[in-house]
Formats: sequence, C-alpha cells, structure tokens
Amino acid sequence: MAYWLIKSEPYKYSWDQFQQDGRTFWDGVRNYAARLNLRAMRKGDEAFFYHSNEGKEIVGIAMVITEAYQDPTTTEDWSVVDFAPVRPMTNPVSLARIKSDPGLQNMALLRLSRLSVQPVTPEEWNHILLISETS
DNA sequence: GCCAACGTTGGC
DNA sequence: GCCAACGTTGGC
Repeated sequence: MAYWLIKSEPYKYSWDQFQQDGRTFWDGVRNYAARLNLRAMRKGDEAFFYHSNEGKEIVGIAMVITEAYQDPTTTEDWSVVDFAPVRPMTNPVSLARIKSDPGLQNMALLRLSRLSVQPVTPEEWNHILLISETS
C-alpha cells in the first residue's frame, strides 16, 4: 500500500466538488514524472488531496479505485486514474505548516513544487495525519 | 502581478 | 548531445 499526493487548483476542481461527485478520473496530467507516478498507483492506495494556488493546503484523502488507463480526453499516450473521496482532513494542513516542520523538509511538495502527482512516504503520511488531528 | 524553478522544444 | 529559448506551475 503506497501513499501519494495529488494537486488541484480549487477553481478547476475542488475537494467539495470531488465529494459531491463521489468519484472522478484524474485527467490533465501532461508531465512524464507525474504520469509515471499515476501508473505506479494501485487499487486501494491513498492520496492527499492538495489545493494549489488558492488555499495551499491538504484538504482531504482520496483512494485509488481504478488503476491507470488511457486518458479518454486525448489520443496521445497519457493516463488517468479513478479516485473516490475517503474523508476530509480533521483540520487542513497548510503548506506553511509543512514548511515549518523539521520532519517534513524532504517532502516532494517542498522539493519538487511543480510536480502535480507525487509520492508520500509512510512516515510523512502519518506525520501529516497527526498534525491534522492535533492542530 | 511577479518571478523562480524547472520541464520541454528545437536549432546546431 | 548540448544548451538557449520558451512555456507552465505555483508560491508569494
């Protein structure tokens, strides 16, 4: 079981919209590193749902329900993954909070800020959940 | 709105 | 295969 972080600009696709939809296919990835990460996802993996640009915080948890398949919005070789919402974070965890935490300095979110689909280590995952529950 | 970071494209 | 130019992302 692996952990991930997926980014969305809330004005394009927000956590609220995601919860209303009940499931969605994650399209629009046009970056090779992000594509590689999408294709490495397995059913049951969980991902933090992060609002970029506006909010700049982790707002919820999503689960992989269908592994990577051809992006239906293009004939080129890109993939999408189906996600369903699991639950909102107890409290959102902001980018500023992550930046200020000595234990989270190696997160891809900080080091590879432009990567829209990125792996999260189990340690980072648990640490962020703890922050969410205690802040 | 600006700009740094960085991935991609294309000329050589 | 190198690297300059360019476009995009995303924080501030």
